[in-house]
Amino acid sequence: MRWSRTFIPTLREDPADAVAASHRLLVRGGFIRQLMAGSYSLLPLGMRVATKVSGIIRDEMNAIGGQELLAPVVHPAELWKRTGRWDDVEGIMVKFEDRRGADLVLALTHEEVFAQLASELNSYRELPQLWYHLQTKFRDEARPKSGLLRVREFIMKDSYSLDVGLDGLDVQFEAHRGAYDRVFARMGLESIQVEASSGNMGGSDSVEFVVRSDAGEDRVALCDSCGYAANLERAVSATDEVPDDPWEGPPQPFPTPGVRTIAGLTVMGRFAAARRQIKTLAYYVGDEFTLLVLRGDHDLEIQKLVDAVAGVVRPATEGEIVEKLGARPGSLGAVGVEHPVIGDPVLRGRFNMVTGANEDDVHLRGVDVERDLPVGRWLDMRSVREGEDCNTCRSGSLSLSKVIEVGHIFKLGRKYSEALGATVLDESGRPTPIVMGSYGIGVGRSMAAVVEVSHDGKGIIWPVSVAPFAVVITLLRPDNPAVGQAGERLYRDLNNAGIEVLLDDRKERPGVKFADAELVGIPYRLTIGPRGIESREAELASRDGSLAETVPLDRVIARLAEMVS
RNA sequence: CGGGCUGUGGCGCAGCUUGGCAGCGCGCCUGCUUUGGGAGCAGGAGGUCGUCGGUUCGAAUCCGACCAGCCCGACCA
Repeated sequence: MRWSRTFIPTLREDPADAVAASHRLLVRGGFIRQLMAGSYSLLPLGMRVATKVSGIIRDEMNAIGGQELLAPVVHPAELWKRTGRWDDVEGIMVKFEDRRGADLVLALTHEEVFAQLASELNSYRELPQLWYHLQTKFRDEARPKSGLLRVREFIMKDSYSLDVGLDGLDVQFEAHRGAYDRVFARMGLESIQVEASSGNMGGSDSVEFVVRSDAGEDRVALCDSCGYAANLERAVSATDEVPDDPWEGPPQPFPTPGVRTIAGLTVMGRFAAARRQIKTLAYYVGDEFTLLVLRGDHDLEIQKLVDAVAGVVRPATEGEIVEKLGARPGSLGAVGVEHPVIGDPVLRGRFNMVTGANEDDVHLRGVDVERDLPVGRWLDMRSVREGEDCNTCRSGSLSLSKVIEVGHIFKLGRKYSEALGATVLDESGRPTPIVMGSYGIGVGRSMAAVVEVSHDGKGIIWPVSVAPFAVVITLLRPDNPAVGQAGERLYRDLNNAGIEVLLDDRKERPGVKFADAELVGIPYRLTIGPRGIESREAELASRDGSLAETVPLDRVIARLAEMVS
């Protein structure tokens, strides 16, 4: 394509509202434009990159037996009511009516539709199947941010595996694991697989594919020794032993005027160190007022709780706490309460601990966890901290990283097929619900992740695999006949050789062209100007700085062909 | 959803405190000169000042409501 005829609205200055590097550079480089919060148009360059990403995904999906189709983005509410998600995902689902008053929704994802399609299968002999599409999703996120990293409308590749049994699911799950590894590697991303929460998708195993970046919103724990990797929503660490001092007799109240925090209590003395305190949090789990007890220096990882209990989880308000316990937050404890208590297992066996007395300005010491707290359920629900020992290998320590989630694979099981009647007859002639898996890759988010990990002060540095063009020909004096003719000939020959090329034929000064080429991030730049044309040479430079050489014009095509392949 | 901030030409911003002709830089158009790292000179086009209402002789400016966007947090199939 010719730059002069292509819509590439680059900006000299950074857009005011962009913070993340990918957001800033994709807007400034003329790849995307915002329409409203969390929704972007892909301009020609952005579309070319998205097409490259989609192409890699299709390639690898087809390689594991995927069949591409396309399911609608507007669904009847009925479908979502049948699986229960009409109510479960209240809030981020856009609902509306058609002219007859029928309830419709915009698809957040497509488990329902694919399960519905799968109900046409009749026999185990037709399985396994692997279906996928690249389709728009709309999620009315409360807070879209960071350009393409967190949007409301986006294109996702989602695939759905259909099997007779769990063994088949395992095979397809592992096939996806490999395909995803290859997809991200081909895009130039170093992806890491981490154990993840399945959220309200339902199902058992789930693995996230993440890329390290400070622009990311998820946090993961990584072991420096054995390779253990997990999202903080699920991560576990080895517990450090805390020796308790002996204590005889029942818990003893003591005055703590004005103390409202764990840290505030520690000044009372060694016996009240944070590790010797019991942190008591008041939550509603479903309709039940519930106390959560953790070690004083630990934090609640709420997703672990959400994953382990039924119903909605929310913190109790101060008013509810005072009504139920008779004290305000800061003096709460679970000793002798009649409410349900969930305890973090690190507290098991601990004694002579300090906790609130459910009376303002009073705490208890000498608390023996298993003797004094009516813990009805032990549940790991604490958040892993930087530097804690790995629970898997016991020799490494965990570090925490911020990451961008670019892919997620789930073993769904039979939830959707049962709800929607997607059954086949098994070998013995009995109907059995199809076992499903679902697997997603965000196209735009992957693009943004590439930019996050591959840019410099001048702009984006695309890998050839997803670059909008492999080469840009920068004509320094397009009006100079020798330069113009040489440029046109190279442009034609590169196109004929199947190398994607952008010809910068604009009547701009050299500085503008160089700066734009670097901003847009095309991997190779071929510079043709009056200086080199006399000796029939062009300059070839790579955007990443690894190459800068002079090439005779008649060698250019061959040289680029070997670079780009 | 809670807290903070911002809406003025395509982009970045000033003007608002103290009401009185709507400005600056970049970009854009025309001409001349220039041309290997974001050119110079001259001329020019382009704005319901987010929306609605109020106060006032007069509102970008003061008051109110609403809308939109950004940031922090909560949330995130």
